[in-house]
Order: sequence, then C-alpha cells, then structure tokens
Amino acid sequence: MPNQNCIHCGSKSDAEKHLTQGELTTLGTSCARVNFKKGELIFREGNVATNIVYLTSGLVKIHMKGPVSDKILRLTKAPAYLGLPTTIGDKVNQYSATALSNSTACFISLDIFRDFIVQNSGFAYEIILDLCRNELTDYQRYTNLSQKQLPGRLAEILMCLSEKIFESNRFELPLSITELADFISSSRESVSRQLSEFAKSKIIKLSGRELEIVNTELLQMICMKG
DNA sequence: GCATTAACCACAG
DNA sequence: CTGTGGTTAATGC
Repeated sequence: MPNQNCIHCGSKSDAEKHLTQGELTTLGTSCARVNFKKGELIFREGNVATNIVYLTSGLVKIHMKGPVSDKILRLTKAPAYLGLPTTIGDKVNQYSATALSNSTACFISLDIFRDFIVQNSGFAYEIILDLCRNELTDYQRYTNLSQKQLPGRLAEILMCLSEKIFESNRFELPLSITELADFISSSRESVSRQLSEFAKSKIIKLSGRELEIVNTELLQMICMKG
C-alpha cells in the first residue's frame, strides 16, 4: 500500500493540526487507512497494541469482556481516537472496538505517535485534552448509570443517541437489544420490556430498528428522575 | 405482609 | 437475536 498523504488530509485530528509539514510527512509513511463494514472488529481485547487508531468516519462501540457478558463502555462517533488509553497505557488491548456502521480508520504506528508527543507540545496538549474530556464524560456516565433504575438508564442512552450521536429525534438503532443491555448493565429481557413500555406509553415509536422519540420532554424527565 | 423492580430461566419465533 | 410468561430475590412502604 502506498503511503498516505497526511499533509492534505481533510480529516486531521485537532492534535494533528499542530504537526509541522515534516511531521505530517513522517505520519504519512506510517499511517494506513482501513475500511470496516458494520459489525467488523477494529481491534480486539487481548491482542498486542501496536497502532494508534483514529476513526475518520463511522460509529464504533468500545467494549470489554466482563465476568458474565460483554460490557459496552462507550460509543464513539468519528472523528475520534479509538484507543489511546489501551494503546499507550498497556502493551495489550484492554478492550475491543467494533464498527456499528461502515467505518474508516487510520492506523498509526505507536512509535511515531510517541515521538510527536515528545517533540510537539501543541500536539501533546491536544491529546491530553482529548483524554481528559473523555474521562470526565465517562465519570459522568458511570455515576449516572449506577444510580438510576432501568427506565432512567434506558432513557439516558436513548437521549444520548438522539442528541449526541444522531442529532435527530429519529434514527436507526445502532445497537441490538442485547447490546443496549450490555451498555446499561441490564438484562436483554428487561430492556426489551422497557422499550415496549416506552412504546406503549407513546414516548417512543419503534418499528424494526427505526426509533423515533415522540415525547422528548417525558423521556428527559424519566432520564433525570432515574 | 404487600407491592415494586428487575434478574434468571425456558421456550418460541 | 427478540419477545413473553413464569418465577424469585431484594427492597421499600
């Protein structure tokens, strides 16, 4: 595969915008762009981490194996880095990333990436910023999810999908019922029932995977009350 | 006690 | 994988 031309790439991360022409050229020699189909694994928990992965298009779930079942940690929408903590923080991936839609990701050699952090403070700062923001939203989600009952937890995820991911009241559910359960730490049966409940009380409309939030105010209420 | 919540199991599409 | 019904354990009036 020929080297990527990162200099003129339109999907640079905020950090990469700080790179010099020379650094971008270096980046090009060690960056490979790969397409993934919906459902394909981008990197696997337990494998050796040798690349930084930057998602340029698509939606991805970050998940790890629990003692009982899979646990979805986070949904990540492009553009975003997928595994900075697991790639830099350990030699082996602590979690997996799976494409929820057709996606494109750049694989960047860890050595090069580390050099940029050491050499370029603007680049390093953006990376730290990214990590900090993610950590904050994760803290928020986990405190929220751990203190709400099922309706509140499900409502929160639906609101999040609607507001943050799709920016619409109407969207196709990117997660199966089982995955929703893995996300909000519940059982698939409970999620299934709760979704029907929401539909029955006209808060949402669900046909197949198509979901429409009809009564946003009420869903918001349920979300906040827990 | 009684009601509520939600997990677990089993079975059927 | 999803939906449903029955059962059960924990928790809160």
